[in-house]
Amino acid sequence: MATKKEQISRRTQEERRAEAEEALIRSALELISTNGVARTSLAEIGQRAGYSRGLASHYFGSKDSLINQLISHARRKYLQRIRGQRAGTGAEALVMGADEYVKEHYDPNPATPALIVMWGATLPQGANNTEAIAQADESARRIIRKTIAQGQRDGSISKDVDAEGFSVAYLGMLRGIAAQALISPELMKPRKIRAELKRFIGAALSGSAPGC
Amino acid sequence: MATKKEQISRRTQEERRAEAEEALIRSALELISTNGVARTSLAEIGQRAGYSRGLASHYFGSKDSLINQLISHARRKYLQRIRGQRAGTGAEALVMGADEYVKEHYDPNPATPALIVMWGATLPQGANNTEAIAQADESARRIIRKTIAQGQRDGSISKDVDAEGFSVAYLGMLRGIAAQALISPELMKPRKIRAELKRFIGAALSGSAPGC
Amino acid sequence: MATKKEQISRRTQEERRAEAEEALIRSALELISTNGVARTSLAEIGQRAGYSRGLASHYFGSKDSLINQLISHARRKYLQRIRGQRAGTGAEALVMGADEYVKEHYDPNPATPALIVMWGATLPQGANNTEAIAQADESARRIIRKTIAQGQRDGSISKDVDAEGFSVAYLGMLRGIAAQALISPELMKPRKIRAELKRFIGAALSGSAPGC
Amino acid sequence: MATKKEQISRRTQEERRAEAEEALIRSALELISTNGVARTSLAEIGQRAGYSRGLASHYFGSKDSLINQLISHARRKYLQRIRGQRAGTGAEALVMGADEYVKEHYDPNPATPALIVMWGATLPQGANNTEAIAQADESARRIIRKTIAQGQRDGSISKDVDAEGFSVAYLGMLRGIAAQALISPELMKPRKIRAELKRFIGAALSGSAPGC
DNA sequence: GATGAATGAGGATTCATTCAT
DNA sequence: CATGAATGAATCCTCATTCAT
Repeated sequence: MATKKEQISRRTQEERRAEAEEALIRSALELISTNGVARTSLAEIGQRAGYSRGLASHYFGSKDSLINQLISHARRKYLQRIRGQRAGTGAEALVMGADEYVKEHYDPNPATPALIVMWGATLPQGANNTEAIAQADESARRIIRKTIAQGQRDGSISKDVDAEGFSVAYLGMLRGIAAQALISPELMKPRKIRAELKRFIGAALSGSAPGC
Repeated sequence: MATKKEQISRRTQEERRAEAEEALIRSALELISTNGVARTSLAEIGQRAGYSRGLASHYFGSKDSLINQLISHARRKYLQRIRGQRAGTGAEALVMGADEYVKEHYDPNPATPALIVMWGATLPQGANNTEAIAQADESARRIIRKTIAQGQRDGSISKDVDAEGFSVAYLGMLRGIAAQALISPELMKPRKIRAELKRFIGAALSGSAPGC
Repeated sequence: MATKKEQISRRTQEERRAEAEEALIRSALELISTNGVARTSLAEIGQRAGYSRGLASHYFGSKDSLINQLISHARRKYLQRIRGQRAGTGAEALVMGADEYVKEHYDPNPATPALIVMWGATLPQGANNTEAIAQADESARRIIRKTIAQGQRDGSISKDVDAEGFSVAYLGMLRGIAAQALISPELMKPRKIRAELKRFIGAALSGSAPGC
Repeated sequence: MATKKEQISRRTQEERRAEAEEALIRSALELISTNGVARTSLAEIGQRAGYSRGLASHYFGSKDSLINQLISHARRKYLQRIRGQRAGTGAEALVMGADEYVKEHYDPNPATPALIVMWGATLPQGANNTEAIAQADESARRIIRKTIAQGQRDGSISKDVDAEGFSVAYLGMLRGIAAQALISPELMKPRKIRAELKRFIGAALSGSAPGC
């Protein structure tokens, strides 16, 4: 049985560690979103976080491992957010979800652009973190497919919609819009994009158009 | 004025140069699509092309400059292809264009994935080749906007469509689908995706859905 | 003056310390014999022993100091063994000693190979632990010289043998055989080697050959 | 067909390269023999050779590869020397060979001690260059075995000698003596050692002692 | 006493770039 | 024109060591 002192001390050590880890992750996300994965050095991450050059290596073992953790971290945060939102019909969920997604990219939160940047860095076949990103993508598509099934049950989504194909197109669209927002922020007018995006998705969900 | 002999000789030199340059570009695209921009070295490009380690440097001056030329090169090829296709109504052009785009990503041609990879590497704000990619994107969006205008004139596209927002969503979707195809090729079923994509875009172009 | 209770407690502390130290030494010897001195980290030693990363540092002060202690430890163990064996004539002692030495290198005991490994790491002039190894070597040679003197007194060893030269050759042979057993264990056939080694040393001790 | 100019130029380039490579190898051997493998950095090798920090990496690809080349280099040089000496009976060859070997370790040539140092660094099971050293050792033992067979044919070596066991003992002895010379140069008196070594080997080769 | 958090030096490796041939 | 020799900056990674708890 640990004495109180030991408990406190251990607690504090753990806290210190958690604090440092959080600072490192935050710093990594910021640097990655501005400089990219390849140009972000572990040393820089440590120093921007207010620690030493070696700490990020020491904690995460390797740069690859750090990136993987950042991806998981971002996915976890994303799922948390999603869960809070679930409301209304399937169609509403998808339309509003897209809207929220785009809206976020005008936030000061560095996690969102950083995820897109890591996603972009993972495109080459031989990339190191393909696995983690592939899982994150598939997990997102799975949620989309489920929401479509739900919408088709509640009547808000047309039976013409193919869940599998749609999930790829929908996810692709969100990522692709976010990417353009990173590349040419000055050209991306949030209002117009968000309005058109909602119309776009709404139309696609309500059935094979030419028929009506 | 050069003598005929000199002209011939010069011509042959120019041809050789063009040949070598093409080989280098091809080799660069292949390497980039498998290894990514950061992990592709100029020396490797030269050697894979069957030339010396120094040639890529010699011709392109710097790595940044090479990447920029690759982007321009890809854009030029893309425009050539587009121009050949333009036929039918505006709506048809957009639907078929998307279909073609996706189809290409199942080709053995390395230029297509390489462009996506370079695009992915350019997402961070401080990336080197943002300018070239931004121009390529904007140029693509301009074509999309024009096609929408045409379609709205010829009646194949609803007036509800906002050309500016649509161009971002549409281009984003194509890029995002291509990216997913790079990340998880085994999950991307071309038939389903292409069919749903056509439906998706068709629906979006034919008007604000809920109304009908 | 400590109370009885304190004494017991202190005793237990001391025992614990000794236990931990032994575990650390054992773990260090194992790691060194497989990974070498340079690639064995203090943290790994602690963790393999079932303790913390910092304990080896804490107990031994520095890596150099640990290595020195390991060398002394091995030497002490070796001397203990030697003392138990001393029996028969000087010649017998040397022949049997060599045989025992070689035999040990087929044991599962990690201390024997670890000593050879540390010895190998100490060969460069500027090595850290030259002093400790040099003392161990010289101490071994001293014993050999004494045994020769004894053998020359008891008549089992020829007067032609030069104790100083012989001690170097004999010790070198043992170390060199052990080293080969580490490098190519599959090629070292213990029976042949031990038989020939006994013959070899026996012949050398019994006098300047060509004369007889 | 190359022009004369090209030939000259290419020649000179090759010469430059060979010169640099030789300087690097020389510098590496010197540094390794004084500081050991682990403490010799590629940067230091390059700079001591009068070149840049990066050159050794650039040429040899990796430290492991450099060490392997140094071992091969040393083995090649050794074989050259051996071939020049072969003369006399088998027994003479072995006695004189040992003498030469020991004598060399009092030379200013850094290759000899460096090989012993690399050999020592290779003793741990998981060492990187075990393969190269194992081959060098086995190649040396093969020569020894052949010489014994020759000596047994020409009558200079007793039939009692077991070639396999002897080759291990003999090579071990040479390496072990050389190692002691590195560890305690001040204690190694060349004359005594060489004289005793010759007697030692001579006795061992002339037959199982006690019989005579 | 024991743990493990944090540091920072040291070194291997990669590679764009420059330059002599 | 083309080659490849040589440079040196950049960065990952390992680890002994120090120190707070």
